[in-house]
Amino acid sequence: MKQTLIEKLTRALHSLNYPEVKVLVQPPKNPEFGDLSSNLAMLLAPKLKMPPIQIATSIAAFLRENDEDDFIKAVEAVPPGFLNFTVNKNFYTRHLKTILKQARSYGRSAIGKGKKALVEFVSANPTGPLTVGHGRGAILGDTVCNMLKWNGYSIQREYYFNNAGRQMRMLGISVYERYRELLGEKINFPSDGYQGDYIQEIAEKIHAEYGDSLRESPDSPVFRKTAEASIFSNIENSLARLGLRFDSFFNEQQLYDNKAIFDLLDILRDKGLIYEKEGATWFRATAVGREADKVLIKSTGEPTYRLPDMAYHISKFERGFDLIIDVFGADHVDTFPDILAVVKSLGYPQEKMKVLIHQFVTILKDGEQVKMSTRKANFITLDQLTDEVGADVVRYFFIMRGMSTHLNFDLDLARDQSDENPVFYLQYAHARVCNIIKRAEAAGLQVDAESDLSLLQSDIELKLIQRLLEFPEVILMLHDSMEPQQLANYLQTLATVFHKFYATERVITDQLRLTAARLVLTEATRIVLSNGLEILGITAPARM
RNA sequence: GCCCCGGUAGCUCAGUUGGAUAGAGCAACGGACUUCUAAUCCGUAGGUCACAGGUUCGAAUCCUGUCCGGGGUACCA
Repeated sequence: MKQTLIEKLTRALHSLNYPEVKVLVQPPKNPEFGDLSSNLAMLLAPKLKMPPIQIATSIAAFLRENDEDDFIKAVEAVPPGFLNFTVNKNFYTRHLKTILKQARSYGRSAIGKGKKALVEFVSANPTGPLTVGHGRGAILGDTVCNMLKWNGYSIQREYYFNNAGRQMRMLGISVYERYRELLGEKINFPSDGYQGDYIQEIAEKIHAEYGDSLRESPDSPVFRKTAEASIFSNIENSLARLGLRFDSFFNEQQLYDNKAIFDLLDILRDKGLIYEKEGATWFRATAVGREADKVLIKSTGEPTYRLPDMAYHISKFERGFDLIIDVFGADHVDTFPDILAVVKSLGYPQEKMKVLIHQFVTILKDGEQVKMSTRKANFITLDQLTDEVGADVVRYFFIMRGMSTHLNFDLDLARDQSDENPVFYLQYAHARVCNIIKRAEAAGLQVDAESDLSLLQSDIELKLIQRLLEFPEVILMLHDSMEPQQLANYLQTLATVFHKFYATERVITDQLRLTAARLVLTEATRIVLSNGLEILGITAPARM
């Protein structure tokens, strides 16, 4: 609908010999101003050196005379220079049919057709259960994948992790100490060891299997390996409960094995971006616009996380993706500019890479903020959250806020007020819709796309249709913004309009033709709600 | 110190990329079930869009500065 008008306006500009500008069309907030509105006369004014109202008037006149398909019912030029359009009602009803025809694919765009996207998210090392912080990244990443899929992309979901290095050594030691404790020995638990109960459980498992045979073997790989396997399966399970499944797990180790990190060092050295200082190997980040140089290899000979991280991102480019997306939390904001700098200086098309950063989740429990740390284990796990409020609510809460705002998650509120929860509002709208259709079918009425839709004339009906027709535009918008919460907001307003429609008009009446038309409208609503919920990864119940 | 994110109704947050009279939900108050599901709907009340300048036809939105909150600034990840 919007697109139709944009095309018309563009043609008008051309015919009137006006310069090209970005034509923007929006539904005005105030219904008095019609269905759609454009500000382009005001954008043209400085270029043409003419008063905007005069330009608007001539565009309006042109459109009145050149509207072959009778799309525009009325067009007005209003000071200071807005163009307000009223769209012919039969245009709405005509398009309602296409929703039924396209059904489950209604809303899809082809903008990413034939393109491959790699989305990296979660990427938590297997040192403990996923926290709510990981959860936000997980749901955000997964939803972004769905959004891209609806825009035609083929998607690869990737989880990057490191099961070597200091963190994992500490994990092994922590398990070993708990194991010795089980053997009745006095232990000196490391101050920076992992203190969660899950360490205890892993130690018990090892004790059950190995008895006391590992008493004097602090370096036995059993501790670390058992912990890693146990924690990783726990992580995968937490993710699966929320409907997440990854296509690939990329282990940092392979960048050592295939020498990728050393190759990268050579290339950077050739470019003069590497130097040695105080026994360490440094990246000359200041030469590519960064504030400070960074250590890539410590004086101990061990690489920092930065080096494999860089090599990893180069592998993403080498694997031939058209779009590369990283999702991570605000605590990692400082890592990606270095990566971008490297990617850029090696000549890779950095514009293919997008970084989505989400701010922290703060959990309020019993009115108090829970400060979270994996090591100290005073966190709320993602599993606990899922237990308390369910997968749908978890998913919805994590994407209903913009990723750049700090998310306040009041546990007690989420639990106590679950009846007032916005996700139920959405799902309830869907269930209502389904129930109406079920009722109709029970009465022998089928949804028929060829019904006389011109009978849909009331304000609320037209408003509902208008909303439904916006859905494809929303999908496209998501492609540009990558903000899932825009979809959540759209679905909320759609649900509101439907609930209002439900409260004002009856669908099933003894007027057969009107009933048929309203059934089409109802079915179209079901389609859009169901498609939208699918993108959000939330179930669309037929009854509640 | 420097960098990133935020500051909008009592609370949690939207605000379609600069548009016309700033919007929801919760909390408060008052209405609507003999109806296709009241997990809903209708109404009342609630605002110096942190503050001060600037840009222009027009600013919550853009630029500068200040204040407040969070994060980062490691030879941790």
